[in-house]
Amino acid sequence: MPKNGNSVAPARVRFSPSPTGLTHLGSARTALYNYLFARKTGGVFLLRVEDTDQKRYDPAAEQDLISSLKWIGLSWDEGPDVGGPHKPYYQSQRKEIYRKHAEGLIKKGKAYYCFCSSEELKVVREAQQKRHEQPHYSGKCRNIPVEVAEQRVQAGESHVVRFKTPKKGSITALDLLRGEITVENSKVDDMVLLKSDGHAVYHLATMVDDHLMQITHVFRGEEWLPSLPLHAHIYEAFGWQQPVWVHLSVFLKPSGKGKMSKRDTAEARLTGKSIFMKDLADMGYLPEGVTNWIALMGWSYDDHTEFFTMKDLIEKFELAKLNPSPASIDFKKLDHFNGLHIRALPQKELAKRLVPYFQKAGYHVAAGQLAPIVPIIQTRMTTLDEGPQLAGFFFKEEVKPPPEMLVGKGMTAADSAGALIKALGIIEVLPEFNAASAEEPMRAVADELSLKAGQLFGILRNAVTGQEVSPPLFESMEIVGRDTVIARLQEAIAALETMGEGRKAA
RNA sequence: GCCCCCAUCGUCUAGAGGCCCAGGACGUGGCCCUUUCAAGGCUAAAACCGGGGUUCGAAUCCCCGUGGGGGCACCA
Repeated sequence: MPKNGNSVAPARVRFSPSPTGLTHLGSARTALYNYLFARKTGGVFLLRVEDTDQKRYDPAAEQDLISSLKWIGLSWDEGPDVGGPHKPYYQSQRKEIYRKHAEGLIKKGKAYYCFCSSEELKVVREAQQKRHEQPHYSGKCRNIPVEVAEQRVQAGESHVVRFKTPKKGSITALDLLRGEITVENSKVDDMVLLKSDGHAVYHLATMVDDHLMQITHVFRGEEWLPSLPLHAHIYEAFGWQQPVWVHLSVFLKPSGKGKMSKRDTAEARLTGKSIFMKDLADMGYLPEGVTNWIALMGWSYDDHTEFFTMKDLIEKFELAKLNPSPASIDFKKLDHFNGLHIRALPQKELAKRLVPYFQKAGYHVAAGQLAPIVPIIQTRMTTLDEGPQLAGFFFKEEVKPPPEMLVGKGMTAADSAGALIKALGIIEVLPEFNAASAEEPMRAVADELSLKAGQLFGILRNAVTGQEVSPPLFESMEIVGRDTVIARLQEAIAALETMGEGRKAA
């Protein structure tokens, strides 16, 4: 058994999800680690679709899976869409392979036909639960002579194939993060390998595929840890060498108590957070930010850097720094990483990525129009959908702030209108109009009127942008352009004047 | 009920017997910068689950307890 988890030998790893729902954080992280390890070692990363449960398989989920993995920047060398030497990569199309392997096990006396019905099994299970026993197969069909069993199968009797777990002794399996895990064989159940519909169950299909596809390292969720002993037995029964097992801890909900439930997930979505990749993309998170974030939930790199691009991750990733303890999801940290990656984006690229979010908000702009505003909003966003909130006013015909908003702090409407008139007069005659040329004269206006710069600038900001919070005033005015600034100031003055005299701002 | 796993600031984590009266990051408070909001800089508070061992010495090793998580299907 290979013991060195950090072997530099090229690894063959796989991500093999069962497409039954939207791709979430946990799956994405498992896929990511697989990918990183493959790229790090110069090995192969393959994608395999575990669709042996016909009832739960959902083609839409498979679409979501592919797009989610691609979104975070993963690519695979073998898989359903790209083919490869071990195709097919859909388990449903590998039915025959599993059947043959199951029969091989029967011939070796390591598996057997079982004719117990689901109803029968259910009754037994319930009785066991009542007696506070761990539910397990009774063993009723375990010792039916093979010839007899085969006759019944030939006769068309409904059956499954079960693994024949040794009843005595114990088995020790090795998990890379936890070391040896030893379990009494009496605790390992005779699990079904082949269902009555002829499809293999995970325990058979995955072991067979991983072996056939020469998988060297298996990264999977911790929920598989309890069946690791079974899997070790199956490998032994076949006489195969086991891969290096790496069980990744689960993600807990933000409180740290328990894993995300359906209700938690729904609640998170309401507040602009989600564990689904698709939602995160819609909400304006960058794939780079999400990737950086999930990479660090269960893995660390100890030189105190936390900002990683995919390239960095491939370079730095190592098995030895994987952490077996469960981590709770912290969306605040996602915001932090997302902000970091937004700021790290080249301006042209950021403009391009902002386009869909502006369009979704109703501003039909192209990247070229966004280019000049990117520099003044780049440090002000944590998600891309904040772009339009912050800079939508650049593309509005009219901003129409409510008149109360135009009254300066501690000033009357008349004072405010007066200040605006004065400012307007200067703006109209400035030889050049840009951020640098407008600021000093405006400060002078404030001085002259014995106002604080902030008082005047506040009124100007509200008049020009229609927002209390905006990118820097003078840069914004420059981009908006002198004509529009003048028009908006005139509208503001008119609005203030109709407000009447002497009314103070609230 | 049975089996398995995990356990350092609120959260993510560093720490593989002395380098630790425990370091970093997020978040939180304060200060600086500042026309708003951010970003940035500085700074503060904040943790080794409990009890027994082992050892000259334990956050680090062992045992027990407690807490948390996972599993116990003809689902994966």
